[in-house]
Amino acid sequence: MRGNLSRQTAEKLYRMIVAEGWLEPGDKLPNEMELSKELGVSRATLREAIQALTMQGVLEVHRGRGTFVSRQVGEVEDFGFGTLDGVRGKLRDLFELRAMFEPRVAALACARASGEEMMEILELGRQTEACIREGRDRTQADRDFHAAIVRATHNEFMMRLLPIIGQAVETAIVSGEHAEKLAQDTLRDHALLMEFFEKRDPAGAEHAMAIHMLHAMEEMGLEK
Amino acid sequence: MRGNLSRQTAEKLYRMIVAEGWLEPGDKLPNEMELSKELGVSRATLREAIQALTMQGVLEVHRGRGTFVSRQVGEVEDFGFGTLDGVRGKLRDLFELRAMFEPRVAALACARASGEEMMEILELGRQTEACIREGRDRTQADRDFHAAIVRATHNEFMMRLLPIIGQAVETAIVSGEHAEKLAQDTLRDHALLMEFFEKRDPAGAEHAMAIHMLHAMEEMGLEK
DNA sequence: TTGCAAGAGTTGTCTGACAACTCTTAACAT
DNA sequence: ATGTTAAGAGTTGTCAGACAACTCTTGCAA
Repeated sequence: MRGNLSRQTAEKLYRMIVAEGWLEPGDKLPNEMELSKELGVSRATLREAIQALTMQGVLEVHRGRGTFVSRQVGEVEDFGFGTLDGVRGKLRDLFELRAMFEPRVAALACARASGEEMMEILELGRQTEACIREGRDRTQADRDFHAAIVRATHNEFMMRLLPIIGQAVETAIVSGEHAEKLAQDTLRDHALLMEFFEKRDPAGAEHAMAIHMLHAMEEMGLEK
Repeated sequence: MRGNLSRQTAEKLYRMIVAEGWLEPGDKLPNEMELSKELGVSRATLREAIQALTMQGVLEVHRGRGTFVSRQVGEVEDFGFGTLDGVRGKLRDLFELRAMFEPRVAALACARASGEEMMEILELGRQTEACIREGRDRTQADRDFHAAIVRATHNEFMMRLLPIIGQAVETAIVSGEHAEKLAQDTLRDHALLMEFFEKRDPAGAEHAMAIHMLHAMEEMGLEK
């Protein structure tokens, strides 16, 4: 099994709640003593798992009263249709946001980048491609690539916002195994993107980035 | 003080790291024994705080090695909570963000809003118009209007962006002499927007909102 | 030089205890 | 009869100490 015991416990609890209909939204969980015995972990470990689920909005803890399944859980299920996750619902939201910003950001960057910045963008793009070809981990290179593009917009808020979205997407992706399929599309998309950047064609860059986003969403089974 | 001790500890740690320059991104924290003594809490409480910050992307924990400040801390800053200050000078950046955001949001909302949500949007739009006509302060009404639209996208992360966007709106409206002409444009733009919302025409709503954004930026002397 | 083992440093988990909070219920005063 | 208070049960919050598991370095031996 992967990860901490508290991590595993959180996932187990999550499955019990949302996948199987063990508890309905609004229901109260057994108290921590009983639940920890039932799950075969210590109370401390269970508490860490509960905290994680609380931060994900799955559970609500009220001191002196108990721990409850959040009413929001049901709503998340409606969207993503699915058994596997609230993660999928969140993933769709994230990509939707990303698909909104990245193409326009690419266009702006293409129009505003200084000579130096453009060179950096192209260089980082090449590095990312190299990583994919050689089968190395492209996470860092890809992040740097997108960060360089965002930086070239000279827009402070974009620079703050997009890394956050990117990071969230990343953690979501790591929890699945879509990375393999994505790599091939990414290679093609990047080539397209680089072409328009080299030509300094904002409209082209915008469309190329939009295609990149659509490919990513398609591969992950997310619908527009 | 508010909240759990672990909550407080998390916030205290957060402030020490991002606000004051106690540690740089990538630095290693003292081990849990020392740190818990230094902060005056038990190790269990400290661990809950650390876990919370880990899930926010502020810290990274590596078993057997230690706990480190994430390299992305600087970027994560103002997202979840935390007030956005020094906004005034960055009006262009904010509106640029908004100009990307709002039109697509309008389109999504138009396509996804439930009957109830659509009624709320239209009602709030009418209220805003009324405010303008009667010369009353329309800040709150306008904010509610846009908030209702964002809510109708059913996208959690868009809603999280709302407070940031809201500040831009507020600053823009408060900033004085533009208010007069802006009000007239807003009246026309809203009418256009409402027309397409009533028809449930996403493309129309998107363009109408885009026009609204362009007018606002133009009136405020912001260049694209 | 290379490989391996021991050790120090660190986070992960367990156990048991008590404090603090919430809600119910029963006793009490009016 | 009614409103108020106090006690008690149920629950989460915090603490302390111990040991397990993992990571990296250092020194020794082949």
